[in-house]
Amino acid sequence: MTDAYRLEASGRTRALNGVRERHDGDYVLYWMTATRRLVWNHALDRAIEHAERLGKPLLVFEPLNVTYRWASERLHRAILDGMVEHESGLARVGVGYFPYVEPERGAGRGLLRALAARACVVVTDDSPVFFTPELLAAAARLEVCRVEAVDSCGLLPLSRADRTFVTAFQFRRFLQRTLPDVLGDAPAAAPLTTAHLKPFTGLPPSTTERWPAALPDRLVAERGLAHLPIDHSVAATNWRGGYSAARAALRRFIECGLDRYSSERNDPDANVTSGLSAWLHFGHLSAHEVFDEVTRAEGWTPLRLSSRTDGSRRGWWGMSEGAEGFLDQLVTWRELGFANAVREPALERYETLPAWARSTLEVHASDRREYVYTLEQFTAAETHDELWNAAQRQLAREGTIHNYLRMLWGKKVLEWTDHPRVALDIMIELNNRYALDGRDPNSYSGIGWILGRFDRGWPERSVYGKVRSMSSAATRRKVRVEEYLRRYGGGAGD
DNA sequence: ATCGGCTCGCGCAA
DNA sequence: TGCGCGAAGCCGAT
Repeated sequence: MTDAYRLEASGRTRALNGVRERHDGDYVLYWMTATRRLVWNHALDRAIEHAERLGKPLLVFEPLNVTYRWASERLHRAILDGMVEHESGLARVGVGYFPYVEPERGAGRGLLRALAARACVVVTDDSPVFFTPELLAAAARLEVCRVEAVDSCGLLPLSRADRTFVTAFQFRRFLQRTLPDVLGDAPAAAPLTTAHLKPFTGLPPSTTERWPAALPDRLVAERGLAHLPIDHSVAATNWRGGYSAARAALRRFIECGLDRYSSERNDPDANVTSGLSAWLHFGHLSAHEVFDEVTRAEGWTPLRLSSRTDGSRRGWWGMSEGAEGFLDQLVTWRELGFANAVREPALERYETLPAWARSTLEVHASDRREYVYTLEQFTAAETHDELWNAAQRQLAREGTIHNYLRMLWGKKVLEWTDHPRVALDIMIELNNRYALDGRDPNSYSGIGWILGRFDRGWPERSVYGKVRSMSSAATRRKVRVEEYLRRYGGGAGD
C-alpha cells in the first residue's frame, strides 16, 4: 500500500467514482459540507496530503445553500459564524477559500462542476447527516477527476459498524471490542500549521463572475440575512457557531462541568451539561478533540481501559464517574446514532421503529386521548400543561430543550396525538425546525427513543402501550422546575 | 425514601 | 433453554 492511500486502511476514505486523479489540474479541491472545521478533520488531512504529494495548491469550497428544508436565519447564522473563521484562518496559510452563500434557489447549480473541472482530485465529507447523502450522490456524478469521500464523523469509522444494533448495551459491547483498534486513528489537531502547500492564486473570472464568493463576515455584520429565501420566523439566537465558540465551551465544560456531570446533569438549574451537541452537529467541533480533552483532564491512557467487553457502562474507561458518564453520551450514544443512520438512511419513517414498539403502539392507537393537539397548537406552546409549554418555548426561543425535559416534551407529544405516526412527524418537524442540533442522527435517536427505539418494554398503559411512559407530575417531583417555569413560562420572557 | 414488579430482545453459559 | 441485563419510569407497598 502506497503512502498516498494510507488513510484508506483505516476505512475512512472511499472513492466515489472510478476516475483517476489529474496531474494537469490547478488545485486539489476540498468540498466542505458536513465537517466544517480546519482542525481534527480527516477529510482536510486527506486533501492536504493530496496537495502536498501533487505539488498543487489547495482550495476549500464551503457552500451554504438555501434549498434545504428548514433553512432559517437560525441555521444560516450558525453556519456563517463558522465560515467567517474559515475565511481568515485559510487566508493566513495560503489556502484558497471559496465561501458561497446561495442568494436564491438554484443559483448555486453548476458551481461544484465548474470548480471540479480544474481540480486534480476532489475530496468531500462522508456523512449520513441530513442531506449529505444527496451531496455525496452529486459528487459521485462528477466525471472529471477522482472524487473521494472521507469520514470524520466520530471515533469509530462509519464503515466499521457493519451490523444493526438494537440497544445501547449491545452497541457498547461492540465498541468495547472495536475502539481499542481505532483510538490511535485521530486526525491532526492543527494540520495547516505543518502543511507545505503551494499558495493558491485565485479562480478564473468566469467562475467568480457567475458565482460571486460570499463575504460571510459582511453577511453577518451588515446586510443581515433578510434578503435570503429562508424561514425568517426562526430567528438567530445568542448561540454562536464556529470553532472558537465551540472550543471555549469545551474548555469551560472540562473545567467546570465534567466532575459534576453524572450527579447534577438532570437539574435544569445546575448547568453542567456539555452543551456541545450543536457544534458537533454542524461539524464545527470534532468528537476526537472532545475525547482528547477529556483524556488529558483525566490523565488517562488506553492502558486504563477495562478488558471486560460485557457491554456494561460502569468501569469501561477507567476514568472518573463524571467522565465515564459524559463519554457514554459522546461515544456510545453519539456513535450509535451515526451507525444507525448509516444502516437506515430514512430514520423519519415510522416503519424503522422496532417491531415490538410499533405493534404495541398500534394496539393502543384507538385508546381515548385525554388531550389531542395539532402541530400548530404544539408549535405555539398552547397545551394545558405549563411545563410542556415552557419546554416548547425554550426550544423555539433558544434552539434547545433541557436534557431531562426534552424526554417529557416528546413523551407528551406521543400522548397527545391521535397516532404515533403523527407524533413522530410533529416531533421531527419541531425539532428540525427549531433545534440547533436538530437534523442529526442523534436527534432521531432521541425522538425514536420516545417511541421505543433502543428501549425495552414496560408495563402496559393506555396510549403508550408497552412503551415507557413519563408524567409531568413525576417530573415536577424529580426535577426542580420553579426557576425553569419562571424563565419560560407564559407571558414575557427573555 | 426505598423497593419490587412490570416488560422486551439479546448474548452467553450450559 | 434459562439467566442476566439494560438512558433517565410508574405505581403501590412498606
